[in-house]
Amino acid sequence: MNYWLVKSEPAAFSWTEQVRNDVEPWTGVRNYQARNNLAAMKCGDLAFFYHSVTDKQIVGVVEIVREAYPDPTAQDGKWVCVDVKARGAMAEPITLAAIKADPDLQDLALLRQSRLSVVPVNDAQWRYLCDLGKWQG
DNA sequence: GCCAACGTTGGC
DNA sequence: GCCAACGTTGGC
Repeated sequence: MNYWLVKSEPAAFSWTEQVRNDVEPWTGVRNYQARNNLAAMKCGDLAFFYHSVTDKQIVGVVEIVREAYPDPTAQDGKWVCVDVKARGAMAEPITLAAIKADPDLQDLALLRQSRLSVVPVNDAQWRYLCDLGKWQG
């Protein structure tokens, strides 16, 4: 099982909407590296849900419930999306500031490739962040 | 509003 | 194939 982190601007699509809709197609990715990450996702993989721009914190966890298929919002068929299901909110959201200040998190892809909207998270990082956010899996 | 860090486009 | 110009993302 693999772990990921996906980003969304709350103004475009927020965690509140994810919870309300429960299962949601993760569309709109138009970057090849991010697309490759989407394509590598398997059913049962988990991903942190990060609010970019205005909120700048990890607010919840989603589960991949449908693997990569053509993104219906792309006309040319070159892009893919996955379906994700809400698995619960962080009891304590993890702010970007806290991540940046933590020596153990300096290798997070979120920091190293700040513009990439779908990034992998390794096992150790996943456990560490779940602990920080007091997420009850 | 600005800027850094990319990614993409197009001229050569 | 190189590189300058341009566009976008996302933090500050």
